[in-house]
Amino acid sequence: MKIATWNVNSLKVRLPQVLQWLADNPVEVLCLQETKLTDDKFPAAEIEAAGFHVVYSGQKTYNGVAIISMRPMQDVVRNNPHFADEQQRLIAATIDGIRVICAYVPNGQSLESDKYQYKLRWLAGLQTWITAELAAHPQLALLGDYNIAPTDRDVHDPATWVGQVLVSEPERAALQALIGLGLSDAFRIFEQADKLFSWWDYRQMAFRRNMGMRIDHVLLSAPLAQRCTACVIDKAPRKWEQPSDHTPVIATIAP
DNA sequence: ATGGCCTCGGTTCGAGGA
Repeated sequence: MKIATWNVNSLKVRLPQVLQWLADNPVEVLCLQETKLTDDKFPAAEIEAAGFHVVYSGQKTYNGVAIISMRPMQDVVRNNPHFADEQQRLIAATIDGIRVICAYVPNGQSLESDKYQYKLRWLAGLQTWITAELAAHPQLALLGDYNIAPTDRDVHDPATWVGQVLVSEPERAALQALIGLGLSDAFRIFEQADKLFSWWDYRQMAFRRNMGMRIDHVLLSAPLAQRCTACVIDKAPRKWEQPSDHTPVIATIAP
């Protein structure tokens, strides 16, 4: 099976691209972030008409997550039971025995910002929840926009990012703590070329110049990591008209 | 030196993103 994650930066704008991408890319599961839609405005009928199941948790203007699945979903949980949060950034479902958790980690804005402290608290809460989820579900995949570049190899020009969010030591430590629970960064299971990224700023012709970051990740528990045969970033949608600034990451899991 | 783009909500700009 293939499972994927994509920060679509407004599902209202990007729904046609999501449906096109699903038609081009037969994945069993697609996790979306930054849907930016309240649940009453979520285009569930359009997604279901394309033959998928979908669950979602949204709010006005910001954030919002969803899981699109070819197979039915069970035990859907919205938000982190261990972290009270007004913002809609987490949704989980069990699909064919695999616990799939879709996450939109806060950006943090800047190291001096209250939003950065919120990001670190949010990640600590996620750590608590994932610890419990792993105990209950040995087959677990945590996919999403982490807003963290794990190492300088995941940054186009590390020198320009020193002292900024996405690369700071506490954030990277929080990501490593998650990995320390027994998860693997699916992308790094395999040999990869240098300068492969999942996000490029809209400005400065960043995509054309490949000034990007790898901040969207698929983390797999050990039983899934052992069965993972590939993890790729699909740059194609970033070249489409009116693209999201992020592009999908896809992991392949053998039966 | 600064900001450069995109989306949203709601007005003709500011907030937030990364």
